[in-house]
Amino acid sequence: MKKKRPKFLLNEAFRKHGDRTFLPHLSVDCVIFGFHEGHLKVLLLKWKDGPWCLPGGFIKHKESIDDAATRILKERTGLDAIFLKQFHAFGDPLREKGKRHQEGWISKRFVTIAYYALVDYSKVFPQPDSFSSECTWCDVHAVPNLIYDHKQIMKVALEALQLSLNDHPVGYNLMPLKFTMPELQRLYETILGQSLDRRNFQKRMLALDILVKLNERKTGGAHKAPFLYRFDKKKYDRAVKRGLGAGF
Amino acid sequence: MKKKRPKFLLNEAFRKHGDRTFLPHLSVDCVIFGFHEGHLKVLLLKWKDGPWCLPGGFIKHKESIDDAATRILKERTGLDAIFLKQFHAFGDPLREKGKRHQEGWISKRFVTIAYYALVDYSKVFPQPDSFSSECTWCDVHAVPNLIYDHKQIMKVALEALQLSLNDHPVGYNLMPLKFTMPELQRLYETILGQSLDRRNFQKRMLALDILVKLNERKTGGAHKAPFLYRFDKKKYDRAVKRGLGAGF
DNA sequence: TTTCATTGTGTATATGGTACACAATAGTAT
DNA sequence: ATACTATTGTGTACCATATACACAATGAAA
Repeated sequence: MKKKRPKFLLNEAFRKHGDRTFLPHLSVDCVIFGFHEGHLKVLLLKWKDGPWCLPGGFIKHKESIDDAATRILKERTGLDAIFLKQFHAFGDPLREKGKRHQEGWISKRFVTIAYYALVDYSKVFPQPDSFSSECTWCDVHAVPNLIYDHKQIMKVALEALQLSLNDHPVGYNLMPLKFTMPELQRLYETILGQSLDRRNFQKRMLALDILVKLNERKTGGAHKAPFLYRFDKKKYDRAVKRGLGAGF
Repeated sequence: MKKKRPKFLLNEAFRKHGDRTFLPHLSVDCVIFGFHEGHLKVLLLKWKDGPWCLPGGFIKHKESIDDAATRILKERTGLDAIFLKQFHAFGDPLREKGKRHQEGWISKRFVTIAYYALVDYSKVFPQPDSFSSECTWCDVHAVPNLIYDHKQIMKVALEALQLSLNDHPVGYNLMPLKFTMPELQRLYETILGQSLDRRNFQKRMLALDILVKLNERKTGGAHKAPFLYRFDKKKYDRAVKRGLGAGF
């Protein structure tokens, strides 16, 4: 189950000579979004005896930055083939204010290329990396102080995600296979930070023609049992590609 | 008028030891859009005895990437305080296929952070850099082969610009102070690559409430003299900030 | 003076978004 | 068992916006 990590990640040589493996001055950070019990979550790491931060890593000398992000995401979550989108590069020379004094390449200034990911919460088993003692989900609206500019990165990621709702359907990567309309609505509401009209939301989603209504209802709740839906993957993918075509 | 460039840019030492000044493995490329005689243009450089490319440069050790982009833009166009937006980082390890064999830091792999800029064509006086023999405008739809992945970068820039039309007004940075409605429409049409209905376009633009209709007409054309408009800068800026609020 | 391409303008229609109310139901409390 | 309560399912009237479309006026050129 658990793969042994390469030694250099664990010892002093990494801090001093990581640039034999990785590009200097460049890092990748991931804002990994999940959705659970009606709340939007992000995956955070806690450094040993240190602050919280976003999961991140470095780019190997012969690796593309997209591949680096995919690799980092897989290491933390065990998932591959999930939705991953580069949204901004952060390159203020003072962004790592308060960086601990260290030696070698790692002590230098880093420009970070940030991605956000949308994953199915229930399929993720958070794995701390070798610098970290914890890796856990945290409610988007109750994030502790993060190291450096990571809170800013999170904020920009959320704004990018919000904007993307107008161009692309969202949900396939965040919801379980079957879900109810209220659950999907809750997802949109937490991403947007505002409540939406129940009936209009449903009309709008159905108009996208990417949902299939099932003949099952979700029982167990304390109230009237809502119908279950699933995404029509083919139509969903087509909608992602061509966009939702608002505006010009 | 012409400032003397630092020597290291011109001699061999730059190729070998530029990393004393600049971050290794990182570059910035700019897709500079202008608009002239009804055509959307990009500013291109031609290497001495070499191919065409986008204006680009490197990031100084204590400089933010935004500042680097601003500096590069100013060097090529003489303009500052113009619209500049980071839109993507390109980091495929093979993106610089066909790179000439050289020594030192410059021979290494580069990840490039790309910006697009919107500038007033008439205010720009293109300046080649020290590697280049020419710096000229080129019609977006008649771009020659470009080095590396620069054509791809341009394509992504144009797509980003197209998308941004739905969220933000465009034109203040691309049009002269006074302009006619058909001219503005032509700008939108060339960015989008499609023609728009004259009357609906006008209604839509006026509905944005960012234009001021002047009591002048543009004479000299071979036909009925169209009215001139200008942007209401305050309202324009407000619209840029809050977005055009389509969708959610 | 005629011609012609272009500009200025308004209306009817379709589409999509918003606001809103009442009956049905699945568990919970008694 | 019964009543209760929060929630779901559904449809319509209204408003805003987008689209399609036609004709008179104008300024230069022939």
